Amino acid sequence: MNKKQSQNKPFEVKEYVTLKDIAKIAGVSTATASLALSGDPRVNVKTRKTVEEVARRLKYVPNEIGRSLRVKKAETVALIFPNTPHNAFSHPYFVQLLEGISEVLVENNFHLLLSVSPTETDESASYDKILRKRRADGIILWPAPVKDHNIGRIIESGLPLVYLSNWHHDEVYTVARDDYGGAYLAAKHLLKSGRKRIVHLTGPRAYQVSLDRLAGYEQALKDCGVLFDPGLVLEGFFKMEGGYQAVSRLLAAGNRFDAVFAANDAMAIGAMKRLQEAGIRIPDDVAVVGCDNIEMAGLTTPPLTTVHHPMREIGRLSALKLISILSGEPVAEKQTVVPSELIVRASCGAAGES
Amino acid sequence: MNKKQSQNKPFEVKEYVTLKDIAKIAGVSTATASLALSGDPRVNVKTRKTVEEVARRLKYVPNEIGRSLRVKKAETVALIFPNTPHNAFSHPYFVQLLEGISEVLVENNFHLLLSVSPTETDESASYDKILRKRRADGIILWPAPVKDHNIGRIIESGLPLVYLSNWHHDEVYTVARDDYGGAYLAAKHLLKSGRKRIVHLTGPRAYQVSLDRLAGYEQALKDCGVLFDPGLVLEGFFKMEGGYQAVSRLLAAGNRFDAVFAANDAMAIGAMKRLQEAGIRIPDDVAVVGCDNIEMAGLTTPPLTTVHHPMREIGRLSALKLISILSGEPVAEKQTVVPSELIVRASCGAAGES
DNA sequence: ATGAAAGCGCTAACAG
DNA sequence: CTGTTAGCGCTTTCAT
Repeated sequence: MNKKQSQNKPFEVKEYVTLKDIAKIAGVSTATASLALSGDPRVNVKTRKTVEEVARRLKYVPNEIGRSLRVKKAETVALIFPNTPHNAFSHPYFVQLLEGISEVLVENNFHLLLSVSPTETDESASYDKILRKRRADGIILWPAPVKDHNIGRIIESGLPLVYLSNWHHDEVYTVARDDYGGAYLAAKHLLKSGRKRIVHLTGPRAYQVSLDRLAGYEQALKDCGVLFDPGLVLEGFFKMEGGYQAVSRLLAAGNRFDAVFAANDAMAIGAMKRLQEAGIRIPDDVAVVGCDNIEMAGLTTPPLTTVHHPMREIGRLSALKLISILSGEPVAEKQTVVPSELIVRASCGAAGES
Repeated sequence: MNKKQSQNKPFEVKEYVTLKDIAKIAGVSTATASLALSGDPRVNVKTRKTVEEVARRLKYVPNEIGRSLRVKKAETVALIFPNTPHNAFSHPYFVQLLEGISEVLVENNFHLLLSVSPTETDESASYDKILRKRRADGIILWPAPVKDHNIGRIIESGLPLVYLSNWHHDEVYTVARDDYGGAYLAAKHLLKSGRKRIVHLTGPRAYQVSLDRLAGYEQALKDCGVLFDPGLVLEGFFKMEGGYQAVSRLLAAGNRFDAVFAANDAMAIGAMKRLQEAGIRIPDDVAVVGCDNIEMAGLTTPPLTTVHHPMREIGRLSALKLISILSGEPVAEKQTVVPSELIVRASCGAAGES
């Protein structure tokens, strides 16, 4: 220590054993040591054993930063979330998605860099910065709420990317849940069981998911020959409150309906609450179906029929796809849409189970 | 390209603008360029402007891997979760904690490496590997379910660490929620409002949290001069089912009680369900209190009184503490316990609000 | 005020 | 089969 140290010094960097140390002690060059530890067949079995033994004895752990610099790979994938109120941590899918991604990355010895961009949203090149910094080799990108020109930019740049929604351009790798199909399933199920006047509670129209679910709903009506009534479509902002109030308005207006299909479970639960307060029986008088399959959906009275999106699977698929891209393996399909599933419970009146 | 490329080649590494490029174009040495970009006062204002201008024009983004190797810092914090059934993603606190940590790290220009160790749990040195690999400068560690000797090991190693629970050794930096205090608050509140025979539903005894909440409950009884009755303590495994069945057993045994304090909301909700099925009124006949303040707790009928732990704040504090440690700043308190708060709702019969 | 040079830890081309 | 050498991109003495 030839340097004066203040009392509160930064965490003292410990001396780590390096490849050079191993090489010296094993009596070989660093090159040989490197090859030996990577199991290269060119190196003599005996020297390999020696090197391995020394490494073990000294508890050698390779410095991945050094390695990264050399091989120009970070062996890291970044998951990027534009942190807007509806999209970030509070999102019901976030955790499941993360779980799926994390599983696959661990299996493949990749690290996961989690990046929530709160202030950066308006900064033009923000998304790809993490790549330009060489901190990650590729990114998995959660869709921004509005059509974000940053996404266009990063896509043009050709950086390795998997986008977690649909994108209008064929060259982009995507893995998306099927919002349209899920809504179609739900509405179709209600129609098949004899409901005619089905209310649809949407989220904010700025979100693609709102539009897709609305479209699925409309298509189901059309396919069943039921006329679309704009008076039955209300915006509930994805909140319980919103569902509650939407039903209030319908009741106040004396609008007749025999089912409610909400674009998420929170609104469905709010709607159920209001209906029950009005003495309307579920599902006898009005059937209710939600979307998301949140935990609470199975615990309401009656239990809520809902659309399930396999977000963990979507996480797994997106991570696998990105790893394939990074390693140059052929990717089976550039755009993947993962089908949704209707979880039929009692609230829609056509349940086998509860 | 003097190298033969196979058809499915790994993602082609693009050429990035390096400091050398900037230096060359600006007509200075890399040393000067580096100093200029870091705003070092030694460099002439005019040359600094020139360098900055060139960097901007070429959209230069520093390669952090190169920087890391040189300064021996990753500017990254790892959050490590032992991935056991109860502890990982499914944990109600996980997301809030993550949010708090993420906020602080972004504010301080740190990256977040998320590490869920599923298979590594038994591998002795696994926790500190991420540091020895130099991928992160310090870690925030979620407590393992059982007393894990790995924790002891990493602590001894002196690596920068913030542990998210209490630890018996003074030298360890910790930020923990107050499970004991929260349980004490809850039980005390029930006692103050006249309840005498309070059932306590615990989680598995292997978890420290179960023991702490039980201890808080016992202490409250003692302080109020109520005799502890072991017959009123049942294990519910943190599941709704567990709460439901525990109450069933109590009813079947004809055991009298006027309150239930469950060590988490899920069990409390299960208990409520069973009580209501038996025609027992909440809170008139039996008061119910939970722990965790999960979203659903506010939506039950009646709404559930529960203990709230400010996990986001705990996340923020732990990140701040780790950053302080890493930068050598003095840390106000090595061990921080964040107080809990009782959220009084209707289920305990002493509510001001609903 | 600036440049030359060394080197962080690792891998890979090339010699021997 | 193994060693020499070069260099990834950056920061930081040490000269000038």
